[in-house]
Amino acid sequence: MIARNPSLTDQVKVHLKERIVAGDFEAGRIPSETELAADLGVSRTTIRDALSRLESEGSIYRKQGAGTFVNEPGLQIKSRLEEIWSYEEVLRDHGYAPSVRVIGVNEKPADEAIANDLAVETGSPVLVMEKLFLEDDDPVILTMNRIPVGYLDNDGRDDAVEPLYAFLEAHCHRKLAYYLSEIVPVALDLKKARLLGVPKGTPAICFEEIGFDLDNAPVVRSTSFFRDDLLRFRLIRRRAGA
Amino acid sequence: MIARNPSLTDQVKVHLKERIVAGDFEAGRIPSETELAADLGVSRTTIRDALSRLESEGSIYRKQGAGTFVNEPGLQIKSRLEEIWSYEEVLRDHGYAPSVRVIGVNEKPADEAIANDLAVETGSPVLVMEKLFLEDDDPVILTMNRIPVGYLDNDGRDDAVEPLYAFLEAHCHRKLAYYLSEIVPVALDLKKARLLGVPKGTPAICFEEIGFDLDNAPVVRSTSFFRDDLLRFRLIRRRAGA
DNA sequence: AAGTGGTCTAGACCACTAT
DNA sequence: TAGTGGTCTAGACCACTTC
Repeated sequence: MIARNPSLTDQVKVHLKERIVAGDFEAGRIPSETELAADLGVSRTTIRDALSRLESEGSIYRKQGAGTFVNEPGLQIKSRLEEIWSYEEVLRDHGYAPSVRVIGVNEKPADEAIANDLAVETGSPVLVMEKLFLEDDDPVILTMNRIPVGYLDNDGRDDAVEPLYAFLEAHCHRKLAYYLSEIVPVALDLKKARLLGVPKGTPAICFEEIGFDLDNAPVVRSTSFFRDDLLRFRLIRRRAGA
Repeated sequence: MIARNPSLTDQVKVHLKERIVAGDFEAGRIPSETELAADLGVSRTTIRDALSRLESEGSIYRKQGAGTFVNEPGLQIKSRLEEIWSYEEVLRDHGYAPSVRVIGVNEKPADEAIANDLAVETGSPVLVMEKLFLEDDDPVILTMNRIPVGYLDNDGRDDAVEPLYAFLEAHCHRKLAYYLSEIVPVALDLKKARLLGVPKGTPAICFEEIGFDLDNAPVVRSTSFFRDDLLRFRLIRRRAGA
């Protein structure tokens, strides 16, 4: 427990998470912060930072004056909505062997709404990549990513199979920082229903989102559809602070 | 800037949020942490805690070595999915004048799924409260809350109009700590569509959730439906840590 | 009364960005 | 190179739960 990077806090967090999952703590009671600090040879602050992250993930909960405890219901959440990054990972977390099929890669002029979201001129060319994520042979997720052609510094559209964040780093030299997402209920139209292998009109969740880079500039406009019977999203909702 | 409770961190957070919203910071640049600490007469740690919360809310973003900046797109999010607590507040945040109509209050035996979620015996009595939230005269949210009758220490079912967390504190002496929520796409059936004032079969988001108290015990099982055309949920998705 | 988590301080050093 | 945010320490005091 000496090397930095990953940070001490990260190491402590991973270490504690492993012990929690392994059931090391009797009756779900986690040792006091002072005790953990002494045991692991780090400051109480470092322990607290690690515990705070585990708490916000739902792995533990704390009661002032009483102690820190394992949160069984929270432990069962696999794909936390706020933390989804790569759909391959989501499917892998669900125990599936994921694969990706590229449906199409096209260049199109941006309509007004898309241009506005991406902060480019209406009508300027946008690369549209449609992909389907499958578990074994069942389609689960259908996504459409739109990237302004002007952001591409080389023509790597053959690399559409790559995860989006990797594609953006490789061909736009921009790192995705976060998505601003809207959750929309839809009835799948014929084309999308066929691609996802369900009857036309099946209810589905749709994410309409904008991806921003580290400089807070929009880089990608995504639309995604999900097979509710195969993949369901969960999250923890807490009381808002101040 | 002396009194405790609300905590110094909370006060700093609120203070900074006000200045951000008011546009006090030129070109979206927020003063350095050291500077803020000196100006407000608190330690840098306190400033950092406040900034961290504003960052997770999406109000600001930080770049190591560069500075801290206002996050315009994040500022526009009104109802952040992870922070929803009372639906009245959600509607008020959207600029509506909310009202509540109690559709029905009944006692029913718990079916197996509900009993399991609430950790009670199958068939034990559950109080079911159905409510409709309206903005002006338009229905927006339909909810159904199920509470084990055994948790009620007095018969206050006439108070169903109260927000759920207030009802639980008043009649069960339990404080809601968090919800574990599942997001489900549905097509509204005739009854629900009528209550929400939309055509039968309209796609809608449904929350299936369990509310837990401070001791991490389940206290309420809720199901909610939303008018997508009137209320749309947003959230920020970030890269998961470790 | 003892022990726990919650808040806050003051200060050190590092990693990174700007110029 | 100067200035920024990122990490970590050691220690103090408070609020709360438990016995």
